Amino acid sequence: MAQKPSIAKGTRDFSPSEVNKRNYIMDVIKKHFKTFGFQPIETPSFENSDTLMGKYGEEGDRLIFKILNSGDYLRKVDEEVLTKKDSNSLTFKISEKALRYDLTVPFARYVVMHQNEISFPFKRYQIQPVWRADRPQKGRFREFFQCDADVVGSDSLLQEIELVQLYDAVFTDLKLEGVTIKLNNRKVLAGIAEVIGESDRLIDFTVALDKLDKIGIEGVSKEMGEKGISESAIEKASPLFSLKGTNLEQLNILGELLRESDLGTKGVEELTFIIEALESLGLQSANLKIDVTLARGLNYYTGAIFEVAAPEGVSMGSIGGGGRYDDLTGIFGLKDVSGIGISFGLDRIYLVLEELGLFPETADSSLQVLCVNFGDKEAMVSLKLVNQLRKNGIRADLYPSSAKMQKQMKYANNLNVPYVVLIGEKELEAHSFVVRDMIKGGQTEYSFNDVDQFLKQL
RNA sequence: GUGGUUGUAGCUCAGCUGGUUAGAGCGCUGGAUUGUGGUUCCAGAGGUCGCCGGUUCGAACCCGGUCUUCCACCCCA
Repeated sequence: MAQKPSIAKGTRDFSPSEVNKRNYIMDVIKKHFKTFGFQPIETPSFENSDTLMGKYGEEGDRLIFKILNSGDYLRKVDEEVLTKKDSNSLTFKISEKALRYDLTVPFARYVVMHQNEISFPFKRYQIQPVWRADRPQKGRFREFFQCDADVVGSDSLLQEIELVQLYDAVFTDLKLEGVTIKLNNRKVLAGIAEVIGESDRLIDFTVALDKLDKIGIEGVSKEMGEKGISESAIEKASPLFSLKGTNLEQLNILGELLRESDLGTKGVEELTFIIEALESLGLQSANLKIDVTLARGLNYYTGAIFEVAAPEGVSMGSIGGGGRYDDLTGIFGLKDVSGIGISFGLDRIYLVLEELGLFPETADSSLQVLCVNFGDKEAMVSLKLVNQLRKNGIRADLYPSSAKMQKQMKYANNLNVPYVVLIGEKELEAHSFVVRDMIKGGQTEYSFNDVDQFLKQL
């Protein structure tokens, strides 16, 4: 009996139009990755579990897709482990591989394994799918693409500046104007925790602080209290909750607040350097905003933290994120290699561009020229033209049968083909072809000797 | 992982307190139009009402389970 097919939760099929539009975004991102000097690598879809496990926190471990061992995987497991029914300890016995959860950890592994072939600083980009066993929501999938650019082997703050410019370049090129690049620094967060005497609860503190724009000052205070942060500490931190003014004004206030913390002061200095440099260099269309409440992201960030928010009015989580991690490769045995990277959330950028109608017409058309088929003789001549166009890199095709004109035109229309070529009896005799502009509606007749003129128009 | 929500034609959705043959718009196919798409007119095709089970004389509608969608939490691109 035939059963209705379906696809797994949080996954999607992509139709031609969607793939075209996704490629458009990817091509733009890739173009700028290259112009900024990044080189491509790829890593396997799945890694050994111990490469991934424990790198993303407890929550992350739960969201990693584990791959069952091959063969009779239960046979090797001790009776004791089986009877205890403890999933955590059993997992390691029956699963030794897992799907990649992000591109950063596999990259760190790559750097350590290939350290002798790599010239540092190493700038790499990587565009591949990642998998998370999360509950899907809008803009949140279990399989999605990340587009990462990372630099390892340089602790220069120029990298931070460059990566902000890279964000700006990509989003400007995509015509997605008005994105906000939020900037923070882990050292500032650690400094605050130090100054208020809650260094031990840095993570709890930052996770709560991160929710400020969502649950408000009261909500944040309440959550901090619940996590065991003292009232006086919350009180001390409260100026943070309502920081106002320009980026540099905010940094001044922060500098005052963190005067007694060396680490915090260092963080403020770093941010100030970055902000001043970028203000003097200028950004094309993105807004740059200091946001001390920005604490998202993985536990391994040690310096700068980035997050990109869609333009105002678009309800979408962050469309990009990143940061500096001073010792990511350390966990794989390579010490003192500083790295920094950013990621573009392809799938979310797609949804935002779609919502704002920002895809160019051409992004969704895979054919540039379609020849109408009027019959065998005409088709042969059309094919000659098609071949000539194809040799010039034009995406051209001939309708395969001499169906009704209406049907062929409709086909061209549905495929968003901008130019339809007509070679019928008349044109055959005149040794010419008629080009119909499907967007403007007009028609032009060319002699077969003037194909170049038509090519120029494309 | 917790709580909630959604599913009816290819798409967007109607469908009354459970009642006989489940509808609309768009799209699709054919025709008006044997060399012209996106506008018009006419006709037609297309549905195991997500799936499995239960209650009932009778279920798209009520109940249970399951899958999926979206939302909140958690976390995050």
